[in-house]
This record gives sequence, C-alpha cells and structure tokens, in this order.
Amino acid sequence: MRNLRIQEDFFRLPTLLMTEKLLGMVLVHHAPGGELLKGKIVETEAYLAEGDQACHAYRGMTPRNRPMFASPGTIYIYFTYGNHYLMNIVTEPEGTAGAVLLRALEPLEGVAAMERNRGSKSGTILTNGPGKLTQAMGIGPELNSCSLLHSPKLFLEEGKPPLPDEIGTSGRIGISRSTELPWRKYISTSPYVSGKASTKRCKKTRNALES
DNA sequence: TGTAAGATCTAG
DNA sequence: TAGATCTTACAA
Repeated sequence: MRNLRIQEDFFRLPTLLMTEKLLGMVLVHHAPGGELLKGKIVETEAYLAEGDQACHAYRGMTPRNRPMFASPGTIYIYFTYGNHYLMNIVTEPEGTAGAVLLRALEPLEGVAAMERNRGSKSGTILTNGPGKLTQAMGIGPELNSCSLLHSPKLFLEEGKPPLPDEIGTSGRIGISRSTELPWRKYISTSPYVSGKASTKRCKKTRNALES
C-alpha cells in the first residue's frame, strides 16, 4: 500500500502557499485511548514574524513561541483565553518564525471519539473552530514541539485537494492587528468552516475601521 | 508584582 | 451578549 504520509519537502513550501496546500489534507492522530482520529483540513491562517503584528513571534523568541522557530513540520500548540489549545504547523526554515494555524476540520474517522472529547456535541460545531478541533482530536500541550515528520502519533496524510474555485480567501479572524492581511484560506463549500465573527471581534474591527 | 490583552467558546 | 478562564508579556 502506498505511503500517504506527507514528507519533508512539503513543509519547506512558503507559509502563504502552505495555507492553501494544506486545504484538503488529512490530519491523523492516534489518540492515547487507542482511537484513530482523522479530519480533513478546511480552514487555515498564516502567521509570519516579519511585518505581522498579530504573530506571537513578532517581537522575537520567548519561551512560549520557541517552537515557531524550529524546523518546518514542527507543531506549535499554545493555550489561550484560559480554555483553549490552538494548533499550528511550523513553516519557514529553522531560525525563522512562521506557522499555519489550523482553524477548522471536517471529521473523517473516529467521529464517536471526537464527539466524546467535545462533550457529546455533534454536527458542524464539532470542529468548526481552532479550539474546537484540538479538543475533538484530543490534541493538547503534550504534543507541543513534536514533529509531523517524525511523530508516530500525529501526522498529515494526502487528501483530495479542493478545486481552485472552491478556495476562499479573507482577512484573519479573532485578531486585533494586521487584520487587513488576506492570509486566511478556506474551502468555501465546506459546512465546517468557522468564521462567524464574535461580538468582541466585530467591535474591535469596527473600532479599527473608524479610527 | 500588577495589569491588560488575548489566534476562543458557550450558556442564556 | 456577556462572562468564564488563566497564561503571557510588559510596565513599574
């Protein structure tokens, strides 16, 4: 059988190209409980240290963002809002910070386990957000700094890429700076795409536009 | 040491 | 729509 696992060359692509190429690929996690969880990536965002004030590494390396400076294919997982773990795939050569945030997945395998992980929620709200997808997939801080190239538990597989006219582009969501950069990519036909702007975000965006 | 902000989510 | 939640970064 053909090895579907994504290899090193892919992770050397420029970050902005990677946001597009990741759409349709399959994230695979062998969860500690023994379940095999798979989900198709349907929404991504790029973060680059250079010129991007919304990027954690904009001001340089800190203990938290250290994995962003590691080799391409490394996983950067961080905790935010007191509740949520968010998962990024590190891009750019070692020493240069760049990453792609996974914002939404379409569940493919292990749906029952995902629903359990999410507290019996089902349907699109299972994985239509960056915090939701990590919870559903059982991805937590223990996987921070591991590599999609070498980890036996977490890796990417080839999937069916979207057609060019299925790929949507927009400004990034949930941030207050550099919102004008069109660095969010999504599969427009997928019901699992997040993107319902929160109130907080609307206010902030409105304020930014008014000032 | 104190404070503000934050790549979010959910209940009501 | 408001609040829970708590870590990180930065200023004093």
